[in-house]
Amino acid sequence: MSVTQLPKEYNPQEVEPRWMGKWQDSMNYFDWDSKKPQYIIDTPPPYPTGNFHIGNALNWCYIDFVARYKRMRGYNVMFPQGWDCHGLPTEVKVEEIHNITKNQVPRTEFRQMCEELTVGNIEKMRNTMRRLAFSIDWSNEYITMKPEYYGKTQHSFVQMYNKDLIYRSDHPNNWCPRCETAIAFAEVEYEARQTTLNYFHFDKLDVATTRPELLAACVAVAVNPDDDRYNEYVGQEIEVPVFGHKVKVLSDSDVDPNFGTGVVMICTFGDKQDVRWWAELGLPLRKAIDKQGTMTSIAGKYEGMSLADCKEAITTDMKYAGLIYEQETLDQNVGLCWRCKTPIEILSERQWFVKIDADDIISKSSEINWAPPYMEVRLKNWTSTMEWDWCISRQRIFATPIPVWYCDECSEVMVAKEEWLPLDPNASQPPEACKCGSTSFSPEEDVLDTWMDSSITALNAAGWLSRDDVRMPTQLRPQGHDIIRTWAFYSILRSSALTGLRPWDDIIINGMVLGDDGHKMSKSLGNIVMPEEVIKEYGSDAFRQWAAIGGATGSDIMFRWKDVVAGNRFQQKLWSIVRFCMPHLEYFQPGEAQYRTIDRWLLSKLNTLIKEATASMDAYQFDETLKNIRSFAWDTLADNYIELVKSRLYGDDAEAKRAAQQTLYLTVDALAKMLAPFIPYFADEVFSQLHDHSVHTEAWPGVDESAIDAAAEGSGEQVKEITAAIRRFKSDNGMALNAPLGRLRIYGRIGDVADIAGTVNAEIEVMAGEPEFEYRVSGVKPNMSVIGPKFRDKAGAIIGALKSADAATIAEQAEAGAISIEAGGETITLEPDSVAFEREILSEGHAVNVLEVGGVMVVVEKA
RNA sequence: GGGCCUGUGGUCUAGUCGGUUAUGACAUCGCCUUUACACGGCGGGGAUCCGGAGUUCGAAUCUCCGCGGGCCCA
Repeated sequence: MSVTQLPKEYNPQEVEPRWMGKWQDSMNYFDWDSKKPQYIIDTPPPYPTGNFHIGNALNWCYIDFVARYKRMRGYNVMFPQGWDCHGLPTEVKVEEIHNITKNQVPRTEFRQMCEELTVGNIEKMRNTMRRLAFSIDWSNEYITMKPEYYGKTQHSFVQMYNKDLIYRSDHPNNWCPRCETAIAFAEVEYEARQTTLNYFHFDKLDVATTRPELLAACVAVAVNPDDDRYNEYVGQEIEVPVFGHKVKVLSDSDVDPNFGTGVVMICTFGDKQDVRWWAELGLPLRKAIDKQGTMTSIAGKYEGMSLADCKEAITTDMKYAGLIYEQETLDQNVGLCWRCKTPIEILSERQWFVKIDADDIISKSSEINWAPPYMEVRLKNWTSTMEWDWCISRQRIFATPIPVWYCDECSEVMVAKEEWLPLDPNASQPPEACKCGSTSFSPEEDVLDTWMDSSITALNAAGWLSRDDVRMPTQLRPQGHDIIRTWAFYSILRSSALTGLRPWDDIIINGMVLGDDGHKMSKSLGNIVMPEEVIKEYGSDAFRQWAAIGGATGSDIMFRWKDVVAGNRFQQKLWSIVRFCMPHLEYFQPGEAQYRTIDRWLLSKLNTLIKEATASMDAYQFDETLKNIRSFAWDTLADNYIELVKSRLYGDDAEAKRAAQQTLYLTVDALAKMLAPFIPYFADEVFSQLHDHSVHTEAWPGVDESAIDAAAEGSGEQVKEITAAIRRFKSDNGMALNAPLGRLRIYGRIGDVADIAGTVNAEIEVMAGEPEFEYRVSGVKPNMSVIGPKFRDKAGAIIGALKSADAATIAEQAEAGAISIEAGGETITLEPDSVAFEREILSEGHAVNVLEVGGVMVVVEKA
């Protein structure tokens, strides 16, 4: 290997762009014809906002750690990138940019504007992803707004329709009156607000309601069956105040007799409970509000008012008429549209729905390996509390068209045949006539919920509809815990419905990124940090170290600049190590070597590290893995091993030198490989000092079991400890660490002292027998893990007895084989291993210092 | 109101299928420019492990009750 003097400082701003320019996209391509085991990742398709934020970055770092690791482990990896394009935010943005509303331009033209904005945003985000060194397979990119993708969404619609899993029906549904569209439960946000509870006279009864504006939609009142106050009224008809229509008094155990007056008015629809009663009790439907949120004709004089205006007007009128007799403030959680924060209403309109089979979803989920495992509970809870089917129609434009027409003559529904897809029913007519013979059709103008696109990403990556050999299930779904109830839920549902299979073998969940102050990042708190800022300051490898080490997989983690700084320092430290090693490795060729104690010690620890790192990577424990690698490199290698072999590297013994060289070579080589998934730029920069090819084409290091040797580690540890004790001694005595010492005598079993001598700059004599000073036992330390289980409830008394006994006496008894003490009124016999002893060393007063290290006595004579 | 997670030196964190001396980082203090690194090395101080009760010979760890934080939901 060639050796030129390496720069003293590692400069990521120079190194990272250089390697980014060298790497080829083809290094990351999935090979459909490979014999290697497949590893397909169902990457999240982000919404193309143009900003790849730090939460995305955490998610993608995890994916990249896995993708790079699995490639090194011999898998044929697909790390595709998708873009979830459709959605309201883009529509809103386009309206803003062009200063129009979507209904002012033709559908196709509006869609065109949305596509143009999206293309630009995607390109911005791709750049950030490349700079962060994500090893994405760009040959498998997908863009949901393109016909080749939304065509698949339409196929999935038609297939599920043909399997009776999709239907169209009138059903109460969440509705945003501002956006004028249906929304699913997953799109409802809740916010604590205050409202007024109005008590009013309702014929012979008194009712309390927060929504007097829905009085026109009242279809019944209900009481609790066990509420004696109202038993006599159940079954009677009473008259609705103001509007005059008659409704029945019903009883249902869901009525809380302690809330309000204990009488509830049921409207169509004030809340989800109304929907339940309406369905269970077969009540009529009265629509008091329309799609724009204005009052309908049944509201009489209030017709045409907005909900808010109506509420105010009717409250005033009812007070004036003496109907409302009391008001109180009530805390309430209001359902809001996730997009515009308008309170949602429940309207019954004709919509498209996907059937939910909760048992099937839970059963498929149980086949999946969840990391961390407790996250599966969230899916189960959500799934088992679903009450309505999934509403998939939306009243928007920029989304996948529903491939359906309606016959103008007989109103028959014409669902597209698969061979006609992709299509937009607004732009084309069906190629066949209706059953009734008519060829005149009206298009379905509603479009599909965007989750219909993104819930088939696993199928898409696996080649569904585009290849004969569909590679389902895929191996991994990485995603945040905030979208378990949506993306994970819908994906499992759809994969099962369309293929009967689970979508993935494993799912790995990442937490949310919090700001430096521990709060969720938000504009109003001003704690947002963009990945680009961090890269500019410290480079992307340091950023990736934060992602790996910031917290356990699945837990929310704070973004902390100091973690990035620590990552940067680690790179600098390791760079210094490499800078030290390289001149010593000039002309070195790996081969046979006569290892010394400390070499075997390091190689044993290195192979243990490889073993542990492999296990923790397999368990997606990135923090654990990187922490172990860092502490090995910094503490074990740099602060101990390198200090111990310097004298050999600079010395004349060629064989001894060669052993150190080989040890360093193997260690640096393995470290570069293990760091490759985490800090790909740095790893290649280091690896290129030793080899002429990229570390990213290398295999993950294997464990050399023969090198893992407890005895070697024990004696190496002894050498390390003795050296550390001598250095501590020098430090305590104000001596420079390489200051010469006089003579060192070591008493005890120890082999190899040359490295110690070289490191501490002293001559060492290994002495036989006991040193010429005495030591005595000064204390007894009970060994709880022996005494506890054996003596159970007597353990406390035994400990007390041991502590008050004379230590020297106990030691004598231990020496003789059995310890006998009085405890709790009886004589107890203890094995010698039940105690440990503290010892005090007595010197004869010579000018010697005594260090005791792991059973070995080191006697230092001051120079 | 429910579910899941969580509370450990000043700050962040490991340890959580019980075993008495609680891990590491940052910060802090002292010493050291010793042929890779002062973005470094060596050493020190600093935590009754949120509070209370219980189980146990023994609890940061298990149970219950509080209090606080986060996420998801009704």
